[in-house]
Amino acid sequence: MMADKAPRAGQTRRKTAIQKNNEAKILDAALDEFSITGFRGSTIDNIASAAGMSKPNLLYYYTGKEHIYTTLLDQLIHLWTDPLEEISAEGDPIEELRDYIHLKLEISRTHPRESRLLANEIIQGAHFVGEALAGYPTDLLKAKVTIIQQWVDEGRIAKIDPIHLIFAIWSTTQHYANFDSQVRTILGTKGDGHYEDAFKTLEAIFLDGLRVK
Amino acid sequence: MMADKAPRAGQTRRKTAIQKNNEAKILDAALDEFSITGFRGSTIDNIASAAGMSKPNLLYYYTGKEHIYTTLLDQLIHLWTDPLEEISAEGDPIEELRDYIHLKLEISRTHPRESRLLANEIIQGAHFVGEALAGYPTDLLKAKVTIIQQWVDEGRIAKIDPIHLIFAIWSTTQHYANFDSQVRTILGTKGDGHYEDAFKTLEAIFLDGLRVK
Amino acid sequence: MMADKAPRAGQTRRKTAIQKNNEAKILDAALDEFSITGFRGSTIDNIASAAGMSKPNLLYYYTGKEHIYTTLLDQLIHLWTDPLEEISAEGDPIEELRDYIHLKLEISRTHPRESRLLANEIIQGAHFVGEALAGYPTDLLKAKVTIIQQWVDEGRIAKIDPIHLIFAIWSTTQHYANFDSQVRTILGTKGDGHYEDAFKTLEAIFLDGLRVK
Amino acid sequence: MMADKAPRAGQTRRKTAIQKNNEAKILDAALDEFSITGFRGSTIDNIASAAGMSKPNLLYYYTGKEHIYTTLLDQLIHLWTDPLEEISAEGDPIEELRDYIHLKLEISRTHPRESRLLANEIIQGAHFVGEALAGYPTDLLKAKVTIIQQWVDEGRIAKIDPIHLIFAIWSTTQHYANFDSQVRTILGTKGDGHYEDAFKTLEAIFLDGLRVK
DNA sequence: TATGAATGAGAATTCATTCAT
DNA sequence: GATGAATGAATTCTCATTCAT
Repeated sequence: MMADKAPRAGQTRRKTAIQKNNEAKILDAALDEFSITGFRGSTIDNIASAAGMSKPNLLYYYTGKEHIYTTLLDQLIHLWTDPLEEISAEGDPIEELRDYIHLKLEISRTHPRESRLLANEIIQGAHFVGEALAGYPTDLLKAKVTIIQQWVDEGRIAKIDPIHLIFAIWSTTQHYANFDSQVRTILGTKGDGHYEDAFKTLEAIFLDGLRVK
Repeated sequence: MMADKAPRAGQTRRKTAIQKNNEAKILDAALDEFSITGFRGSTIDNIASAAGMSKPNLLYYYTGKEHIYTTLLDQLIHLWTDPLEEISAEGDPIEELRDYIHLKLEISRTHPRESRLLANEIIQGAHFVGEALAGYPTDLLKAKVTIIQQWVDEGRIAKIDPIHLIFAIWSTTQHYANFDSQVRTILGTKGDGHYEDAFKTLEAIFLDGLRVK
Repeated sequence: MMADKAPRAGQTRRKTAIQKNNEAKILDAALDEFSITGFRGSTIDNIASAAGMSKPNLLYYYTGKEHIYTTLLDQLIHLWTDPLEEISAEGDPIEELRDYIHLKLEISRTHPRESRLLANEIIQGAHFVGEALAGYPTDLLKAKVTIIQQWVDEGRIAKIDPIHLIFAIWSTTQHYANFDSQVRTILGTKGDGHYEDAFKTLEAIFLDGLRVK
Repeated sequence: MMADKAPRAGQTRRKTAIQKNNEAKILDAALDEFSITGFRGSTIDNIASAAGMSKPNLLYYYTGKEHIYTTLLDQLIHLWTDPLEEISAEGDPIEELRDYIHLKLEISRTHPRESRLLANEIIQGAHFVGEALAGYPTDLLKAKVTIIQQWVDEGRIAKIDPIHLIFAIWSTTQHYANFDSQVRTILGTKGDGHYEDAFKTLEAIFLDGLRVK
């Protein structure tokens, strides 16, 4: 009668190959589902069958719907923070910001589902992601805002509010992932070739603006 | 001699005061609900009680959840098209675009719920809004793209791709409505005073860019 | 503050022309509905709109769904008893029975909805029609059974069980009304021309049987 | 690796004993219910509790009310076609038809619920049974009509219209199942002893008619 | 590990009926 | 007489989760 606790994802016990594989399949299927239909609109049934396993088996790995969801959100944060970390006070401000825009756009191109998942979560009030964003990400953001503000103060970039600049970069780059369906409808495109045009335009706008000198 | 069918909102029959009032209350409550939890995550129960009436009474005015939702979406489109219509080929390009940014940002400030509703809908694949966006809005967008392209060709604004410029304006301005909860958390603000800072920064970026000349 | 009781159909107060007309329209619409979908499957809504009036107005004339239904059933019984009454002990047995078959078949042809209504009611256990059939109709049936038994005893018709003969006549003649949809599908017919063939065959069978003498 | 979809009755996957048992219990309870109250008048609630299981568990086996109903109808058709198949061109016409009457009456005695279910369905317009009756049963009926017509043409049975003869056999034999409640009220009987009297009378009528030679 | 079986708590919608005018 | 408005009580079906094996 040994207590035979389930290996619940996230626990420290060493995982077998099957466990790792199944957890990955579940997260992948869940990302598909959650990123499109949101938390409330998604069903464990769909996720389980998309992951190719039974519902009880899925619940053997994750305690419930919320567990899967928050696991995804946790794994997501670094997609948000990684590009931000790249902004260096030592570099050339314009180069740094251009690179940041490019990195963010690349994330949108390569990880659209994650971006949509987060967008869904935040639009709906950020009930689950709240604490995950509270610690390090917030500190990181503050640090980078300070750097940008420094650049502004030193006259190395135009006089803008750093946080609103960051909002602008976030929104413009994530737009291509979040509103993918609309973008594709308007552009009539299928692949991701439009990301190059997008970057050229964003680069032009952010660096030099619309006004002709 | 008329049959006693429910007055089903949207029908041509003249509406009584009670009808108008109740339909308005329902739509308002539904906007609250849908804009936060999305279509699937919202319940008629919540909407009805928020509107201060019983569920069956709500269904006396609208045939079902979808009816309320699509009614809201239909009434929404003009918030999206109205500012676009203002862009005039005759005006000064820079003025026109600055005004457009300002108008869009004002819409976000005054109608955040509507913006979020649409964002939710589009992120989730635009299943209901599809046809509503198909006709006039698409034609309107094409017309404005043509105008902007003309400005580019005439060298009156920088060489950018008009459609990606419009995407950038949409995303940056709607960001303040769609991701309101995140914006407020980061800014630590309650009212809508931050919209002014937002506009200044967006104006600076879009018109002159970050690079110092 | 005079008690202004509704004129509830069936009450003795003299009826106005409007009352009579509306009650007739209601019963006609209800017969359409009940005879096809049965009591439980029918809705007051459908009946009201088929009768061209509002639901509350319909309920002004009849206290409820059951009231309409039982009113119809009550008015129906005579379609069942009238032909039976025609069977006369004085007549020629064969003539009497042929006439009865013919009369019953005519009722099916001219009143198919009523026949179906009753069939529905009896198949479903005759919960409402029970008492209506208890008194006079039962006595009448017994009387006619006695007459037929007399004919059998006198050797004027073949040795059959009168009640089963009557069942046979009922079932064969009502079949054309009750299972109208199936009959028409099989015969591929639209009008009521097939009733003549039906009568010829029934006459042949009931009077002389299949065996060739 | 298989998804955990419900075993939905009718699918090809091999069934467990529990499945078979539960599906049988459901169908039996549903037959009780549907045969008396018809499709619209029956509730899943009643069927589930009569089958001794919860509503969701019932819906684990059948996708919905209609699924149960059509499953019953499908399983029913053979009760209708089997006796018809027995009619053989090679046999003695009178014997064949007497046997057919007897078989049909036996079906009514042993399967009254099935007969009533079909009657209910056809009276109400045969919305679900339509296609089930379209193929083989129709062809079978035509074949038998041809055989009977041949007998008529050869002078081996009386000159009757075969299809109306079949209608007469159907209606008289099914009457005892369909209108069971009325039959029992009139006869004041409980068991099924009256089926013997019924057969004697039907045999007498169909074979030799009422007229005394 | 994995799945078949089961269920309580919802959620959308329908419907007979009542109320107020 | 007639109708607009309102609702409680079903009724069908969904879904996260649990149980047993």
